[in-house]
Amino acid sequence: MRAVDAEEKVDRQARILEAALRLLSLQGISGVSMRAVAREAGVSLGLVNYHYEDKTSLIRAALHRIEEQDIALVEPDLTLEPEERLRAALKRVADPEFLTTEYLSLRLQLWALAQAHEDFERINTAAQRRYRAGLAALIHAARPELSPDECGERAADIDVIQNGLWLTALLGLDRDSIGRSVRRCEEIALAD
Amino acid sequence: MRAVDAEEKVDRQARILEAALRLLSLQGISGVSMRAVAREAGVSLGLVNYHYEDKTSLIRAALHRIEEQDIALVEPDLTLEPEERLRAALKRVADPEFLTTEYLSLRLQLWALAQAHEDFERINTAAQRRYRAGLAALIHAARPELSPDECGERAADIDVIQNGLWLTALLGLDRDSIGRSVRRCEEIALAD
DNA sequence: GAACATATTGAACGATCGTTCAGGTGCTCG
DNA sequence: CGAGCACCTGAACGATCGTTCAATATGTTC
Repeated sequence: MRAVDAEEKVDRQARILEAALRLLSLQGISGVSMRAVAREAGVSLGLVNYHYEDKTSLIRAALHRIEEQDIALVEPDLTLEPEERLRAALKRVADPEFLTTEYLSLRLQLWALAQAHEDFERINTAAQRRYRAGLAALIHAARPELSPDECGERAADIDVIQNGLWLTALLGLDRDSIGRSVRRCEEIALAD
Repeated sequence: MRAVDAEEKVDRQARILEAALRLLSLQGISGVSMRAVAREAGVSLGLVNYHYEDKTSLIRAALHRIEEQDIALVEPDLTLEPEERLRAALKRVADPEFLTTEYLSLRLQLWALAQAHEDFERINTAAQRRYRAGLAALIHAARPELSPDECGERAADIDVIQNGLWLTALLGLDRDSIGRSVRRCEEIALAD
């Protein structure tokens, strides 16, 4: 029992962050109050303010966590050949593991927050830039003959479709059109 | 002066709704309090609750207003031939008149609200369904030889790209990739 | 002009919000 | 042992929230 107890108790800061993410995903920003986060994490109200200076820095930490998940999507899988590596990354966005309501809803809330709060917008813009750069790098590795500009263009076009794909998946799942969109991304990326 | 005064005074209900939309677009749902709406509309707090039973019904009215703008995008322009009518509708989404930050941000807030509130989700789903049906009808008129199912598929694929296009435009304007995306939508819609 | 419905105001209510703070627990180190 | 430190608690504060309501203004009807 000691092990379980310890496991449940350690790293309350992480549990607070996860509680904030859970609430943000399920109820939107209106559902994220310091008290609600404390309740969801099973800690006292004071502890939330102890680990996070104020509410803004708690939200900021949550947004950085979402950013990490985003960037992981274009992390190169070095066990594969460049072309397969790119295909794998493009398929990953439609992977059920990533296409969960919780993750998509989090992204949406992040975007909505970025509109209202300049500080959050910077975080979002930086994340998007890193994502596109990762995608362009994958394309360049698979099609070395393409100019960096051309790779950037293709990455931007794919980004548009993927954003739409995520949004569509969230608003009303349509498996078939998601599959077709993934295939369209592959065509754009790998065209000769 | 009487005319101006009258113009400014009449239909305070409409001015309240517009104030709510403006705040929702600029500051997100956290910025929409009954008091803030009253201040923005230049009326008293009590009047907001007089015209809208409670906050939820005010937000609901705002969402219905956004829905109207959406549907207008696929309203057939009967002065044009079917194919041009479809092209015009597809170009309309990238029209600067619609691609304003205010309108796009409103859509985003609508989507975010739909995630958190079942009531708002229904409004959003209905709007999306109407939009896709309108798009499919435009495609069918331009390509009568296509089956209704095929038209629906194409409309769904275009919807994915347009959602991504709107989102991308909002997060960081990239005129070139928007232009390419519009062209891609035309190709999908009009392929033989 | 009296009666009436409609429109409009701002004060007031209890609830909840973010933040602060004095205090309490458990641990380490000299 | 006790001083020091990091972690944690819940009460309390003032601000703001959504909602209600009595009072007033405005316009229409008989």
